[in-house]
Amino acid sequence: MEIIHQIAAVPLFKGLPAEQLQDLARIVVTKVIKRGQTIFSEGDEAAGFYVLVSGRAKIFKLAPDGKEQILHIPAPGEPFGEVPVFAGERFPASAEALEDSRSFFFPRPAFVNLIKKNPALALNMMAVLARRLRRFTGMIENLSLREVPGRLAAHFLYLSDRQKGARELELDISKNQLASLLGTIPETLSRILARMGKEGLIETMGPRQIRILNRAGLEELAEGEKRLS
Amino acid sequence: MEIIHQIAAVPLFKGLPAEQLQDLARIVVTKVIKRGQTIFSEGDEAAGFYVLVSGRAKIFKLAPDGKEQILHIPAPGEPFGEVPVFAGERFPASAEALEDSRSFFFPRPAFVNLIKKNPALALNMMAVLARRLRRFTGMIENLSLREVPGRLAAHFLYLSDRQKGARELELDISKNQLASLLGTIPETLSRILARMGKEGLIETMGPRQIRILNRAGLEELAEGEKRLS
DNA sequence: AATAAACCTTGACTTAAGTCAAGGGAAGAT
DNA sequence: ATCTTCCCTTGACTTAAGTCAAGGTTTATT
Repeated sequence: MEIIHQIAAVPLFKGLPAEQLQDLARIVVTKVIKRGQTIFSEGDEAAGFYVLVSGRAKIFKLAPDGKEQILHIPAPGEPFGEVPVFAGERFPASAEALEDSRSFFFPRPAFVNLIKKNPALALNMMAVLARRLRRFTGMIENLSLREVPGRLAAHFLYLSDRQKGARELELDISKNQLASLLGTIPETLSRILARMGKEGLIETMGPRQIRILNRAGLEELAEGEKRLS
Repeated sequence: MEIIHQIAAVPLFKGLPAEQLQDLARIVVTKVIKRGQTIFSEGDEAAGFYVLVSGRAKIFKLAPDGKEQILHIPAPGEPFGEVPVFAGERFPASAEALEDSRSFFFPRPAFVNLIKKNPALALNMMAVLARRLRRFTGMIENLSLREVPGRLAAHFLYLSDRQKGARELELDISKNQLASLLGTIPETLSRILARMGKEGLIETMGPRQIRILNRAGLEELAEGEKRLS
């Protein structure tokens, strides 16, 4: 069976004995989602949770006036929509595919049973939840304590660190989506990118490519020690 | 033993057999914290996590310029500082007592062992983490998609719901702390309270008491359907 | 290839909320 | 009981970032 290898490759399921991977393979449902398609909406009853297999998706909140805040962009292999499995029954946010995607869906009751039988799985899941809390904490800090240039600088440094300190960054999402992830709007993002360019902090290479010219400057911006003039 | 009853009363430990409550009682350390005293600081290595027994505390982030964002004010019986038990080893934020307080401290290794042996405890902990994620999601939504009047209105409604729909609200924290919880500053909060008063939405009864005069109005404000003029 | 749709940028303007400053009042400390 | 500190409010001013509008560009779709 092909699926079992894909399941075994999910970090959340690392360390599970073959037998329990089989159990997972038995309960899993594969879902194919087209770009732009809604996966679930805030307030929907959740019958289970997802693991992104391939493609890209966004988890987001929508304001009545249409403004959007992206909470999370899961990488392939990452779970999403898991909160209502453990508390509250309903999704606290919405999810939509950014590209044609494939995901696993694990129905709640079967999954909870597995967790009860398997402390390693439970600890893995707690690690997932705890990491997400850490990221959300950082997001609250960004929104409340940093201005947009600082948030953007911090984001560039984060991307750079993820690509082992590379100066050439590949933006993995459109600038519209990036604005929504940083809690701002495309116009503001555009202006700040231009200012960062003028100050020699970065250079725009292509539509989704940025080169860092002055890492120390970005760090000062992110720490609030400096501001764009 | 008195302590074991206090441990049994913690929601996180609900459903645990007496024997495992004993185990918890064996590993717990009681800490007394004076008002204003730091419990832990962001970045500190975490040897375990806390449960607030009595008093009040705040979990918060501090900007270099001194601005503070409160993330969470645990009620007695609630755990805090649990993230690094499951991911990252270090506290993502700081904690300080708002009043003279007492808390339990559970050392990490012993607690993790207990979790491994006890699925009910694991599921309780996952519920704690999932609920916190839900609240943080709401906080991100507030900061990014709502203006301060909307956040304040939502907060009043939240307090009212917690006190089973009461119109007389008891603010459990100072207005300075409330401003920090809502991601604003005392001056702004003060002005908005005054405006809400002028518009007949609320009435200020005492230094920490508010009466809701127009619940529907607050709901419209919170939903962004209306704004203060 | 042509058309449509989405993406991105720049300019002019508005506005919510922050800063700075000052004063009054309540609460904790000596 | 007095003093000091913190809390809260109000006014005048500044500013970061949002809105509205328009034009150009890239990317999908027919």
